[in-house]
Amino acid sequence: MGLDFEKDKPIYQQLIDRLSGDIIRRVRKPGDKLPSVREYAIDVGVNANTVQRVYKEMESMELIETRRGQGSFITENEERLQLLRDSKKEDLVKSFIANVEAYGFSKDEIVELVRREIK
Amino acid sequence: MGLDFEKDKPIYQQLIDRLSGDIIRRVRKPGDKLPSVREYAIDVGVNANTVQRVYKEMESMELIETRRGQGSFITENEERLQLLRDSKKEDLVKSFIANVEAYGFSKDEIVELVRREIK
Amino acid sequence: MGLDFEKDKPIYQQLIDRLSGDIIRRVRKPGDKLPSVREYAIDVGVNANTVQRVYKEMESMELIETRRGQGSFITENEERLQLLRDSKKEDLVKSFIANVEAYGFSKDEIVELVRREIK
Amino acid sequence: MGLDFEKDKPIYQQLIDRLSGDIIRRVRKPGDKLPSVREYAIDVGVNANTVQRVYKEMESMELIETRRGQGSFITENEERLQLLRDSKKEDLVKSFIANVEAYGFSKDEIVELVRREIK
DNA sequence: GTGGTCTAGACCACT
DNA sequence: GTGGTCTAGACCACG
Repeated sequence: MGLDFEKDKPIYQQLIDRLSGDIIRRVRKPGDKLPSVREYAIDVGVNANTVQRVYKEMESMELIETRRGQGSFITENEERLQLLRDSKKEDLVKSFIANVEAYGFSKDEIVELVRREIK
Repeated sequence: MGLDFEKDKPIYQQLIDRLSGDIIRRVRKPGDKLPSVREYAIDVGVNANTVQRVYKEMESMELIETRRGQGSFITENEERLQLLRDSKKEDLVKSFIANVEAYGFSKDEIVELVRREIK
Repeated sequence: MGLDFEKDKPIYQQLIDRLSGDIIRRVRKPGDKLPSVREYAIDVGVNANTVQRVYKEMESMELIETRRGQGSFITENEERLQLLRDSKKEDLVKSFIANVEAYGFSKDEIVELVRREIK
Repeated sequence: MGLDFEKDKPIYQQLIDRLSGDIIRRVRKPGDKLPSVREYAIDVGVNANTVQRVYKEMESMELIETRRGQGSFITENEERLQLLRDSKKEDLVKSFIANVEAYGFSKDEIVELVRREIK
C-alpha cells in the first residue's frame, strides 16, 4: 500500500518504531510470523534493503528471531519484551524532560499540557 | 571553552536549540548582542562556518537580527519570541505524545511517569 | 559546462533564481528530478557546498523536496508553485516601482520606457 | 532622527540612492550645500564613516563637489545631472526587464502590472 | 550514489 | 572587527 514517513527521521528507524509499537501493543504477539522482507518492502513501499536492515537490527535487539528457510518471528522471550517496553518508556520520558528543561519551561506548565493533550 | 555535543544530532541544530533555550529562558534578552561569529565559534569549539549557519538560520526564524558590520542581536519583537516559545512547547509535547501512542503506552502510565520524573 | 555569474550577487542566489525561473517557466516540471548536488555542481562549475545550500534553501521555500538517498524533486504542490510565481512577480514589480519613485521619474515616462524596451 | 534601511542593501548605497533621488527630483538643487558629514550622520543615524564614503563616492561620480573648508555642494554641471538621470533610468528598466525575462513572465502581463501598480 | 554535516582557510564588503 | 560567500576536501548516514 505505501506508507507515509516523516522526512526528518530515517525510514528504517521509523519502521523499527512501528514494529516495536505493534509488539508492545500486542498487535503482533510473541511467536507471530513477520512478513517476508520482500513482502513487507512492497507493503510499505520502500526498498528491500531498508527492510533487511530493520529485521537485522531488531534481531540484534533480540526482538525477533530469524529461522533459516522459515522466516522471521517475534521472540517468545517475554522478559525481553518487557525490558524493551520499559527501556523505551524510560528513554521517551527522559529525553522529553531533558528537552523541556533545556527550553526552560516550568514543570507545572508541562504536566498540565501533557495532561490536556493526552486526554 | 569548548562544549560537549550529542553525536546523533547536528551541532548547528544543537546550537540553535541552546540559543533558543537561552532566549526563551531570558538568559539572553531582547536587544542583547550575541557574540560575534568567530568569537562564539572559538567559545564552543566549532568552526566559524557552523556558527554562521546557526545565526543565519535563527535570522530566518526572525529570532535574531543581523546588522551589517555590527553583529547579531536578539530581536526586540516580543510577540515573535512568545510565538517561538509557544510553538516550541507545543511541538515538544505533540511529538512526545505521538511517540507515546506509537509505542502503545497507556495515558495514565505516562502522565504518572512524567510527574514522577519531573518532580 | 560552467556558467557565468554576475559578480555583485551571490552565486547561490543566482542559482536559486535560475532554478526558480526554470520552474516557473515549466522548463522543469513538478515531480522532475533535479540533478544530484555533485552533478549540478560540476555542471555549473561551482563547489558542491554551494549547490547544497541552494537545494536546502529551495527546500525551505517548499519549492523542492528532498528524498533521502534518492535526490531532490520539484514539488508537485501546484498551488505552492503558483504562489511562488505570483509573489515573485509582485516582488519584482513592487521593487521596480519603489526604485522608480525613489529616483523621482514620472510614471508616464516609465510606462513608456518599459513598453518600448519590452517590445 | 534616524532612518530605516533595507537590510539587504548596503547603507551607503541606500544613502547615495536617496541623495541622487533628491537631486533628480530637484528637492536638492545644483549649488545647494549638503549637510556636513557629521551632521548628516547624526541626522540619519549612521556612522560618520559611512557618510564619508557616500560623499566620496558621489564626488567621484561628479555629482557633488567638495570645497575645502566650505563643505560639499551639488554640482552645477547640469549636463552631468542629466546624464545621471538618464543612465539611472536605463539601468533600472534594463535590470527590471532582465529579471522579468529570467523568470519567464509574459511581456503583456508585466506591462499590465506595471501600469496598474503605478496608477 | 545521494544528501548532510563539518573543517580549514581564504577573500570580500560593510561599518 | 563583523558578517557573508566560496572552495576543497573529508566523513557519515541512508536507501
